Order: sequence, then structure tokens, then C-alpha cells
Amino acid sequence: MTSSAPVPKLKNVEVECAGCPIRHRAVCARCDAEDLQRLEEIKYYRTYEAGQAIAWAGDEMGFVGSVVRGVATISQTMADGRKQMVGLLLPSDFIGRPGRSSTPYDVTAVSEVTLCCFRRKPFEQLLVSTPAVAERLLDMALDELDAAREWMLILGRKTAREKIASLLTIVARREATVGLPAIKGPIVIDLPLTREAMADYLGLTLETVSRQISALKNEGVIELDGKRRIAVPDIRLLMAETGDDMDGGLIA
Amino acid sequence: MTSSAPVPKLKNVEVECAGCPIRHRAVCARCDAEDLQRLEEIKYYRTYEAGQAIAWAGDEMGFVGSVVRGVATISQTMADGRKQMVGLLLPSDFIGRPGRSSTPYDVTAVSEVTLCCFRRKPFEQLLVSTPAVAERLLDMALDELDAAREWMLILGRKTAREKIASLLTIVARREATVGLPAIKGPIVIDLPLTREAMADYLGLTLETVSRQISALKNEGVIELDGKRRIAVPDIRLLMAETGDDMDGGLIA
DNA sequence: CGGTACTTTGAATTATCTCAAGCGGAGTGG
DNA sequence: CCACTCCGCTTGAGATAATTCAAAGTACCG
Repeated sequence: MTSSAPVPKLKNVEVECAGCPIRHRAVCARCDAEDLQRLEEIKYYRTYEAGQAIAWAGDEMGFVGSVVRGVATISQTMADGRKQMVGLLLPSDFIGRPGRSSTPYDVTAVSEVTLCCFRRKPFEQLLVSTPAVAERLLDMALDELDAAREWMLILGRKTAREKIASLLTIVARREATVGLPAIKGPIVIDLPLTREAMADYLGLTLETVSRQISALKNEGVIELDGKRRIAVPDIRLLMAETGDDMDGGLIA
Repeated sequence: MTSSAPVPKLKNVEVECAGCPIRHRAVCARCDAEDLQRLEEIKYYRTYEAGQAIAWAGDEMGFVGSVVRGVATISQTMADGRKQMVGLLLPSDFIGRPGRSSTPYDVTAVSEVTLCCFRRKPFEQLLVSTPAVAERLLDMALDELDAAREWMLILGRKTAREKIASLLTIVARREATVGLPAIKGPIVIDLPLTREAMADYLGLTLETVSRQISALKNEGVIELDGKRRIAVPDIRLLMAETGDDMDGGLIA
């Protein structure tokens, strides 16, 4: 079950908030030194392997926290097995809901995931005493609400082709934000999602996803490098396939 | 432009928070007398006729506020006219986002709507000084996020029939919360949505909506009273059609 | 009454799904 | 080192749910 990597699981590099890669985007983004001190006291790290469950729907979750590294998904499954992803958790995203002890969703690590965790109760107290965290959490929740609504449009009204293009654009946009904003030149999307996972995102079958990706490849809109790595030579070509009025996007 | 109703538009009944119908569910739910005083000072009422736009995507919105009475929708429209509703605003729901001056969505009054408005700037200040409001707003945002995710499952994975049943169940559940919790006995849904509006919610065409409603009617799951009023003789029959694992729901 | 707006129903079309077979790389064990 | 198997991916062909296009039907309102 354990990975064969010779390095130890817990990299103790990440005990200092100051050097944290998500310091300025996570729930702690607006904290000053004093706030950070309080967070440091109740935080701890946790690592999950690729494919491992972080939580099952209905589970008690004793903690909330931030994704420091890796990718995780939030999904819902119907009684007969139909599955819909309802959130994509990238570094700096928040997991869990203050004020609720159990999660209604499955949360799964897609790649190896490192979490910065806070036990729920102390975190809820901290929320009251540390407005910087509460404010940031509200902002993040509203951002996620916007993202969910964008997904609703994709799920409800877009064609299979537009759905694929939208997913790739969203991930590309997000990757661009993290790294250098290399708008010109090819963008490489290192998507750790299987075709099936993409299908569960987009409300499609894995066969349809595969067909549409092949089509985009044949038309030169994207290039495949192996199965998972996708290069986008010209992001505007891809964006033209999303069905959106392409104006805002990267610049906004 | 004015309605022909003989009663004046501004019913001055609603100047007192104490007697407000949404006093205990809206953003002000957790306010004490003192907090309420501060809200009273910056609030004002506004009424929209059925069909009237409350805001267009891209508009500057100088206020935020709560729906006091009536139903409104939040929707997105693509360049070619495809439309997706991304939110249903019932009494007590909050409109607008603190910290953002323009809305990315169309907001439309479906029935006559009364809003309790706060100018955005003063409200944002109040948010800092009145934790009771900020906390409630966070909770409401998280509730909306949950609702949006439930919609994502509906949009992505459910059949037309299940979508209709889900919409009716959600509205029925919400109506039940407001009025008496009459779980036994027929529930009457006074849905002010046209078939087209329902279609825009569910990611369907209006014809498909019409067909599925007819089918449910013919099978005795629902009864139509006129075009808009729908009676549900046995909510469990309807819930059985949603595709959900019917356990939680009303009791939870 | 006549008109507008909404709804219902039918028939043909199509995008996506389902079922099914085959491909390719990665890891395993002989 | 070479099968061998597993898992994810691709591709094809037929089935199907939902859409599109079209025509009536119904209620409401001046």
C-alpha cells in the first residue's frame, strides 16, 4: 500500500507558515503575524496518496483545512452509481465547512495531496476571534459559489465539445495564475484526471470525453503528450470552442 | 408601466424589522436589537413587477439586499441565447455580493418582488462592525453553495423525469419549511415559473418539461390546477422519482 | 371577440449513451 | 528478459433520450 518512494512521507519543510506555498491565497491570506501565530498553534499536516479517500459522504470530519499541494475532488454519488463531481480542489482551496461536523460529499485525493489541517472546534473559535480568517473564508465561499454557477451553465447548456474545452480552459487559466502568466506561447496542462474523472465532472461518459479530446487533437486545438499531459498551442483557439463570449478570461 | 392594482406600491407595513416576515431567516436572523437598529438606518424597500429585471449581467449594482416577498431568478445567458438559471431567490434569500460592485448574472423578478435593500458601501462597513451579520452571511453563502452543488448533480446526471421531480421536490420542501410542516396530506406548490423558466433551470427544452409534467400528471404523481399550480398528493411518490436515495429530505 | 402568451402534443432528427472490441503502456512474476 | 495481466484509453456501431421543428389547443386580457 505504501509508495515505493525512498523519501519520507512527512516533509518537515512545511512547518513554517511564512514559507508556505499557499500563504497568500489560502484561508490565511489576510492574516498578520499575530493571526498566523494562532493558526500555527492549531495546525497540523496530513498527506494522502493518489486515489485515497479523504472523506466519504456522511463521514464525521473532525477537521477543516487547506490543500497545500496536489489535487482532490469533491463528488456526489447516486444510489445507482451515477457520479457527479461538484468541486475541484487545487492548492489553496479550503476543505470542510465550519459549523457542520459531517460532510455530504465524497472527497478524494487525485494525486498525492498534502493538507494543512485545523481541528474543527478550535478553528470555529478562531473564526470568531480572528476576523481576517472569517472574511477570507466568506470571500472564498463566494468565489466557489461563482465557480459552481459557472459549472451549472457548463453542465446544463453546453455541448460535449464545449464542455471539454471549458474544463481545459478553466484548468489552464488556474495553472497560469499559479506559475508565470505566460499568456503567449503554449500552455501545458498537467491534468491528473482520468477520462472517467473528467466525464464525472462534465456530466458525460468517458467514451464521449475520449472522442471529443481526439477530435480537438485532430484539429490541432490541443496536443497530447502521453495520456495525461495536454499542451495548448494557442489558448484562444481553445477558448473559441468553449461557447463563451470570449472577452474577459485571462486578462480579467 | 405601472400596474393597475388599486393599492399603492409601497406598503408601509414593512418599515419595522420586528414585524418582518423574513426576520428570522434572512441575513439579519442573528441580529439583536442593537444590530437591527443599525440595519434599520441604512435599509430601504424596493418593489419590482413580475417579469421586470432587477439587474443585468455586467450592471453596476449599488446595493445588496434580501428578498422579502416574491420569487426571483439568477441566470446566465450565452452569446447565442442559451440560458441557464443558476439560482432561485425565494423570500429571505440574499442578493448581491459584498466587495463586488457589478453582478455577473441576470437577476429577474418572476412574480412581484419586494426587496429589503442596503446600499453596498454602508453594508460592507456594517459587515465589519456587526459579526452577527457577517456570520449569517457566511452560513447563507455555504448553504447556497450546497444548493448549487445539488443542482450540479441534477444537471449533470439526472434524466428529464428525475430533473422535474427534483425541482418540484426542492420547491415543495422549501414551501413546507415556510408554512406549516404538513408532511402528511397533499402539498400545493404555487410555482410561478413558466415551462420555459423550468427548462432553463433544468437544462432542458420547454417541450421536454411539458412532456414530463404531463407524464407525471397522467401517472397520478402530481395534479395540475390550472397551468401553474401543482398539487402533490403524496410527496413520497414524487421523491421516489427524483433518483435520490430517499432517506433524508423532509425529516432531516 | 381577437390577440397574445403560454402550453401541449406529434413526428423527425440528432447528440450522446451503451455495448463491445481492441490497443498500449506499466508493472509483475516466472 | 519476456510474456502476461491490468488499467486506462480509443474507436466503432447501434440504441435512445432529448431536441428541433411544426401545428394546435387553452387561458387571459383589453
